[in-house]
Amino acid sequence: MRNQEVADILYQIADILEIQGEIQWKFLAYRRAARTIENLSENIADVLGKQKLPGVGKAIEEKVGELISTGKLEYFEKIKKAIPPIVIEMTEIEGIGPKTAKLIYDAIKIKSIKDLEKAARSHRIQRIKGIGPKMEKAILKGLSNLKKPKRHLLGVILPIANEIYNELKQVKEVKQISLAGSIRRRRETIRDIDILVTSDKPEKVMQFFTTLDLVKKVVVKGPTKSTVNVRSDIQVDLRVVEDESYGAALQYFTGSKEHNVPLRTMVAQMGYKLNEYGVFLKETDEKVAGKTEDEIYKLFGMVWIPPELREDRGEIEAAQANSLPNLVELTDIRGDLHIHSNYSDGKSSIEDMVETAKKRGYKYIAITDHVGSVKIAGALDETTLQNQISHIRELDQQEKEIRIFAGAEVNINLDGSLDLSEDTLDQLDIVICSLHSKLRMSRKEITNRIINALSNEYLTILGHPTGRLLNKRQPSDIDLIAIFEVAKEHGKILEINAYPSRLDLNDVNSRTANQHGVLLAIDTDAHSSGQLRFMDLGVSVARRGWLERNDILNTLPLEALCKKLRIK
DNA sequence: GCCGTTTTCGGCCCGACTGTTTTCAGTCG
Ligand SMILES: Nc1nc2c(ncn2[C@H]2C[C@H](O)[C@@H](COP(=O)(O)OP(=O)(O)OP(=O)(O)O)O2)c(=O)[nH]1
Ligand SMILES: [Mg+2]
Ligand SMILES: [Mg+2]
Ligand SMILES: [Zn+2]
Repeated sequence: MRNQEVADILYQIADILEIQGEIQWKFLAYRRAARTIENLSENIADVLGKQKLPGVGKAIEEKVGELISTGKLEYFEKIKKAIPPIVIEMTEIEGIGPKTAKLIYDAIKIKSIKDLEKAARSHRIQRIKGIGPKMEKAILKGLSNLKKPKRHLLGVILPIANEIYNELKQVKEVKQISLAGSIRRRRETIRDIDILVTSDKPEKVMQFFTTLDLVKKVVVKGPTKSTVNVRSDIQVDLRVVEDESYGAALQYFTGSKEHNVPLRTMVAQMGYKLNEYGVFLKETDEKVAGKTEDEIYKLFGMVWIPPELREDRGEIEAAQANSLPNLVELTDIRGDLHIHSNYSDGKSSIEDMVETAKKRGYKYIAITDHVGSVKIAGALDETTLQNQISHIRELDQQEKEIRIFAGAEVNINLDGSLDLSEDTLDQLDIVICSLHSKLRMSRKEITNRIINALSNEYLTILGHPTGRLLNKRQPSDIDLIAIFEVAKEHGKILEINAYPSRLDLNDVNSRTANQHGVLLAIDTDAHSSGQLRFMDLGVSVARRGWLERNDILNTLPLEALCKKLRIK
């Protein structure tokens, strides 16, 4: 059983317990354990009971053990009978939580969405004690977008967020402003746009915000906090505080929640209180900090923590020990080694790519079009690739500022061999190898397939290693630890593919790869010159994976890179 | 249900906004 499947069952148990009115510590414990398991690079079956897993104690360990050995959990089968799925789904509607869902279920025993819709239309919901017409209306409206995907790609949300940010920045009552929440932490997917503003006239700012042209609906509006929906139901949260509280509010609103809770717990143990307005002495309520994030973290013996690390993954302890990594930055990147041109399915010519790369200050790029017998993405045949290689060598001769490598993205065959002749492979500088077929092989088979590929002397970089597509396709079921070990053994590079829907390896797996001594390359997989800008997203993944400049292949200067990859 | 340089039992972050409230619980951030 896969980690995500185990985690999903624990999340469902938590939801059921919450609706049943169980004390919050119990269902929160299930969520904590689920989060640990879904963020594991190792397969849960390989580490359960052998390694300390935060939030997994005796009771949950036993249940997970049963789940992975039998594929079923008696306890879960039993409790889920009490609550039909629709009751849990209902809580996805804005304003409906576990208590309301339970209230409705107890009053009228709905079993499906249809039941719920009928009850709402015939006004049987608003007659339930404790519920009124507003709730009933919210349910009717909310039912239609129940099953829609709720998280957006960072790459899609960022431009919209910046647009709103820039509009608010113009307002004269706005003093300081920052994007916050998961956007500031650069999570791979984003549920909503969180913005923090400081001002002496919060009402003015809120009035402006809630009447922006792109606002479709005002969900909540208060003097310090408002929520609106824009465009196709993207939620935007605005928080307004006084200038004196900017640091505290930014710390709060950047999160994550999982970071804030243990931080506040620690602060409380030291005799203080931390909220979005500042740090206060518990005894006297005297304010002692809050203007900047830096002074808050310092006050409690920490160095400032980069937002990308604020996920409760050991950053608080590391900040106390002053052992946070010196994170890689976009400006450290010297080149891009995975690029498609109009020889295959790319939109831009090699020449255009070179020009844009030079503007970005790169010292090298590799053109890596698809090649091979599997006819995907306008794959080149070998003869065309040969022509392309000559073309690239010619261009490279003329270029002084930038080195252009000849490369290809080669399919990994079912047995792990490469779908290109040795003769041609031998002429390439950069060989990206990736899976493009049969991504659903068994864990054992696909792991061996990749290990075989990694053992091939011609492979330079393993491209988008897990094959996941955000909101579309689960990662392949791979023993990543085994992959990392083999990559390390053969000195192979693993990719952080920066394409917005891939971001593969992801943050936690990049971190684990690095801990196993594997070098990573951040590649955009650009299909047009404009897409070279995706590098920013890849760097964010690396930063969230605690990676430093030296952990990334393409921060190397040209000469060092050539030496490392034995390119003449 | 989990966890421990105060603890093996007693805590577990802290605050804003709304609807249906007659004094605040529920939901959300
Ligand atoms: N202290 C504290 N802070 C919270 C809590 N819930 C949310 N926050 C803070 C931290 C979050 O990063 C921030 C924004 O909340 P969001 O619900 O928008 O979450 P976030 O942006 O982190 O992720 P998402 O929107 O799901 O992509 O508010 C909470 O329960 N306690
Ligand atoms: Mg958010
Ligand atoms: Mg939010
Ligand atoms: Zn590609």
